[in-house]
This record gives sequence, structure tokens and C-alpha cells, in this order.
Amino acid sequence: MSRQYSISQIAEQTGLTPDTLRYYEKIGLIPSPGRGAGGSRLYTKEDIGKIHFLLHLKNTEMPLKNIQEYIKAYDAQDEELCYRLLEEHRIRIEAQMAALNETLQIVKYKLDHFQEIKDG
Amino acid sequence: MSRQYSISQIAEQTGLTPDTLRYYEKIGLIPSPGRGAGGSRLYTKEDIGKIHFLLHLKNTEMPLKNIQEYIKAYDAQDEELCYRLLEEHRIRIEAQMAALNETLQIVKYKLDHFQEIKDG
DNA sequence: GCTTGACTTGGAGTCTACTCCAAGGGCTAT
DNA sequence: ATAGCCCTTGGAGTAGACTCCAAGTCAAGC
Repeated sequence: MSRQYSISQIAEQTGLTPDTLRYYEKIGLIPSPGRGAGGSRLYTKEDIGKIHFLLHLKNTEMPLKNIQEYIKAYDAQDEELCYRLLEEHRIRIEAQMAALNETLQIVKYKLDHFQEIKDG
Repeated sequence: MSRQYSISQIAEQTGLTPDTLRYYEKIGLIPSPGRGAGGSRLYTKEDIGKIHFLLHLKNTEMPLKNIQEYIKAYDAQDEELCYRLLEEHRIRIEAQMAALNETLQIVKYKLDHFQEIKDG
């Protein structure tokens, strides 16, 4: 039987707080893990994997509601819906990258401009 | 004398609502524009330029507080601070692009995986 | 057997960024 | 001169995502 981890260990691994982990569990973003002595949460490697994928979605500005919908579809093994939701997210990611790049060019231009003022 | 625009025209141009424009003005993100008959706002081309740059920062997840700080530094002609704030934002943009790209690869992999299931 | 420390729950509070509302003013067309 | 519409203000309300708190449980060490 493989190792299991307490909520504070997971918190440290993921950079989330125990409160946030419990909050995500409450709203159905992560599965309710097994419990140890006194009802304390014990996370498995599989749980951790799900949390990491969740963080990938969250870190790319997917709203928790959409992540919730994806998790629900995943649990219901609705591959059609999973596919559609991920595809939509892919499009949003690409749009976001384009916006970031556009602003990056503008910011770089301004930074060069400041540099000139300093040099001149 | 060049053309001026009402708040609803600016709203249409920028995709913001008049309420949001007034809110941005209230918290100091955009300058208070000149007023016309009955105290209604009249935006100049210069105002519009500032709003568009603000939107670039906002669309790249710069918190309004940081934008506020930048605008304040800009108005105070504190070039040193302007430079530092933009440089920090550039770094955040690049980090964000890296995170997006990483997730994009994962999402693409998953999408290909779904595709195989459909094809197979 | 009592303290210490991490854990549990449900619920309330906070922060950011809006979003809406009530009460009222002013231009335009009929 | 009245209807219709867009504008004004200050302030209250909302949504999303946490974040904190009180009261209590449990196991381990002294």
C-alpha cells in the first residue's frame, strides 16, 4: 500500500492552504479523500494527480465553475463533454496567449523608451 | 478642436459599461474627463488612449491596485517607478505565458487522447 | 491525566471588481 | 410642455474565490 499524505503535507506540496483544499473539496473540485484516525484526510497519489491537473486549469484562468463542470463530466465518464470543455479551454488559452503577447510587445516598447530616456 | 465622445460611446468602443468607466474614474484609473452640458463626461482622444492602455494591463491580469500605482507614478512623472512596475509586469506576463504554454501542451495531449478513443 | 498540536465541522467574514439602484437634471422632438 | 432618453451622484448589492474563526476531537509525549 502506497504512502498517503495529510492535508498540511498536500498544502505544502501544492502551495495551497489547508483551508483552500477543504474549500475545493466542499465545492466538488477534488474528491473527498479517505480518512484516518479522528476523521483526518489522507490523500493518495491519485488524489494528488487530480489536484495538480486542477491547478493547471486554475492557473490558466479557468473559472472554478468550469472546472467543476469538467470534473463532473469526467466522473460521469462523459467523454464527449470532457472533450468539448477542454477544447473550449484550449481556445481560451490560445486567445489569452495572443493577448499576453500583444501587451508584452507594448510593454517592451515602453521599457525601451524609458531606457532611452535614461541613456540620453 | 478635435472630436469628443460621450460615456456611452466610449463604453461601446471599449466593451466596458458606463458604470465600469465611472468606477475606474472613481478609483483613479482614468482621468476625470472634461464635462459638457449638464455635467456629462466628454472624452478626448488622449483619454481614449489611456483607457486602451489600461485595458491592455487589465487584460493581462494586472490587478487594478497595481495599475493604480502605475498611473500614479506616471502622473507624478516618476520614470524610475514606472519602469520598475512595467518591468515587473513584463516578468509576470512571461511567467504567465510559460504557464499557459505548459497547460496548453497537457490539454492538447488530453484532446488527442480523446480523439483516439473516438477513432478507435 | 493533562498539555500540545494537528486535525475536524459549519458558518461567517474579506477582498476584488464590478453592477445596480434611486433620485434627479437636461437636451430633443413632437 | 411633456415624453423619452441619456446623463449625473452617492451608495448599496453581488459574484467569485477564498480566508478565518469557534468549538470540538484525537493521539502522542511528559
